[in-house]
Amino acid sequence: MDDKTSAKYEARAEIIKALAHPTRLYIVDQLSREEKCVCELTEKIGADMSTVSRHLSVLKKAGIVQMDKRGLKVYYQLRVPCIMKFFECAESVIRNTAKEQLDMVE
Amino acid sequence: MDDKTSAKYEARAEIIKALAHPTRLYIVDQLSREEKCVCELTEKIGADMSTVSRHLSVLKKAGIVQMDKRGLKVYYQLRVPCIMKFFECAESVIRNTAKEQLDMVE
DNA sequence: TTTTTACTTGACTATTTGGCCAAATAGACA
DNA sequence: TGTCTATTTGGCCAAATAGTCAAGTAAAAA
Repeated sequence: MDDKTSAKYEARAEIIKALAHPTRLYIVDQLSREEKCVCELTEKIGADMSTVSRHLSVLKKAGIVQMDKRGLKVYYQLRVPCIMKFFECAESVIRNTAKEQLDMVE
Repeated sequence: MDDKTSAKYEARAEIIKALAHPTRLYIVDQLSREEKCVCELTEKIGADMSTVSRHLSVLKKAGIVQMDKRGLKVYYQLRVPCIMKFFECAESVIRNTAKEQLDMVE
């Protein structure tokens, strides 16, 4: 693989890596409904706020979310709506695998 | 987050994690064209065959590819065509970010 | 039957990631 | 001004991941 080609896949992997964590997937799902502040996400997730903040910075660095500070609170918004297609596809992999396993048993 | 909800995001994350590596993205891209044996992939990628085999087993475990042994060779095939949408979306994140950075400079 | 080919797996090391606590920062408000 | 509130960041440890070499397996060829 030449340098240009591998750079292409590295760039893609950076974005996918940013999504590759259950908490971050949950955050993206929440933000796909409407923007949320760190405090709201922290409460829903039930982890340390520092942990949630770290996850948000991973998503931000990848260009998936953007932030907007208003007063004391920082609101995060989804920047790329097509991200939701990832979920649908992941679901179809899960269903596919489950169906195959069922077929093997029956 | 309750157990059922977090199980849902964990299952999704497993699949996305399996894709979150440049070599594995390249493999998926190659397999989206046609099935390939480990030897062909190894040659294209230019890594140790054991490394390529490990990547393939990650993809297989996640249900993204399936294998078919014929003679001495093992052929891997993409099991879920919608995976390609991941790429398109990742590309759009990249373009989006690049455009924004340009706007800031101009 | 032995050897070769194509691949997988075990054992090991190096690196990255995730989580928590505590300290730092930045804006709002008394 | 000081202090409260929301958030980020540094330091640290544990766990997961990626890569390599060497050993193991299974089917084909000699």
